[in-house]
Amino acid sequence: MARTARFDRPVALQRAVELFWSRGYYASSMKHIEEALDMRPGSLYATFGSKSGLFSEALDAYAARSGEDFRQILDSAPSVIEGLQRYLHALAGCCMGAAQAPAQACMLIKTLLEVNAEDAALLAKVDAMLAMIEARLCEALTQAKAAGELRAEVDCARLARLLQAQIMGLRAFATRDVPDEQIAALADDMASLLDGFRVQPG
Amino acid sequence: MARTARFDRPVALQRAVELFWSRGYYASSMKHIEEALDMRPGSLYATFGSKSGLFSEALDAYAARSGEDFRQILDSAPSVIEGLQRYLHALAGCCMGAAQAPAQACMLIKTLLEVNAEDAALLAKVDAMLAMIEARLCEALTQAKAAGELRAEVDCARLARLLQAQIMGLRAFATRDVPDEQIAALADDMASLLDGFRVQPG
DNA sequence: TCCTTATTTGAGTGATTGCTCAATAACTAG
DNA sequence: CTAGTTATTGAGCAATCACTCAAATAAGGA
Repeated sequence: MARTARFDRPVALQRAVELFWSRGYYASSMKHIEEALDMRPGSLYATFGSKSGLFSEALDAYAARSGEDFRQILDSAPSVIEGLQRYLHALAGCCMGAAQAPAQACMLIKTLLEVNAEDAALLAKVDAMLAMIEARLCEALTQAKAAGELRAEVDCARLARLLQAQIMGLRAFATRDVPDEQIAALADDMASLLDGFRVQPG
Repeated sequence: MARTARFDRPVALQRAVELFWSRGYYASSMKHIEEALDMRPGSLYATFGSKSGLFSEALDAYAARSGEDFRQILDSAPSVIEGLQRYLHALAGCCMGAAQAPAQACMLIKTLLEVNAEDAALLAKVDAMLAMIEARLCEALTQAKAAGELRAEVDCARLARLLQAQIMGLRAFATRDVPDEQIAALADDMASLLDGFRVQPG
């Protein structure tokens, strides 16, 4: 009936994620975006509406990907707590050496710290996503507790927030110019912190 | 002999800190800066050279202030470890409710996550400052160990990095739209983590 | 009071910002 | 092959970006 689109939406969004994740929101100009997605302004605006619209969709794509990774690591671990510990190590692995990821820090955190109140919609979106992650962590911990991995007096919601702060801290720290071993050791230490809440001490 | 400057340099820098800390580097335009410092472009460029030059000096001012706060809390505490714990609580206090500070997250971390490689000089400066803070934490912990507060097998340099990551995580988490009690509880949990390295268990 | 010298001013620089839209190109149904 | 429909293009929009500089201004010494 009509001309077919030249670009593939998921691919374009993946490229947008890479660009925004590495350069941040404000420092990514439409010229950068045109080049990264290989699309001209007309197509870009017809497809995504605006720069912030594209960024919003990129956030969705990022969150979907990250959520899958998280679930996969957790599902393939022998226990929930060990799964969470492996996740910390996996994050450290991504932050190290031959940086395959566009940036060390989580794209959500970068956005949370960068974007200011003028772009309230983006901030609200990031906030909701982080709340979702916190909820998922809490759910995993509750499951661990039900399985007898965690001590009875542990406050799962509170521990979930401590855990999320660990993740934020790990990835922010990894942004520094620091040897790989130190990042690995840091992830190790954070994973060990979880042991303190386990039923079996040591 | 000649006309005297109308503005006070430290005051101007303090205002620059507030602006950059709240809006970040890229989203602070020269127009914002003119208004915040009540200076016109000519004076600004004659005094600070460039936007990045001003930002660099603002970083210095911020670091000096933060360093003083840290030292003061540590010096007035009955022990080093308790001083560090009080510092965590103090940070949480700054991040809560009637936000007196321009932002929750540390200005150094915001800069580290925001600025990209094109402004390498700024990144290098932030990195050096964070390394300095890490060294100061390590020094404090070493002192604590010498005073018999920490167990003999504790690796102070490593614990310093864990502690710095805690601070980063706490302040990044506090940037979320979250109840004050949760931030206070998070700081509490992080302070308690330090107890695990003490000589006296519990 | 006048001159010297440093500071402040603000209009204006070219480049870049996010974004628009008429013209063009590519696809399919008939 | 043609007509109809949708996607792509890229020149160009007003606004803003970081920044410059000649002219106006203000202070102290003579």
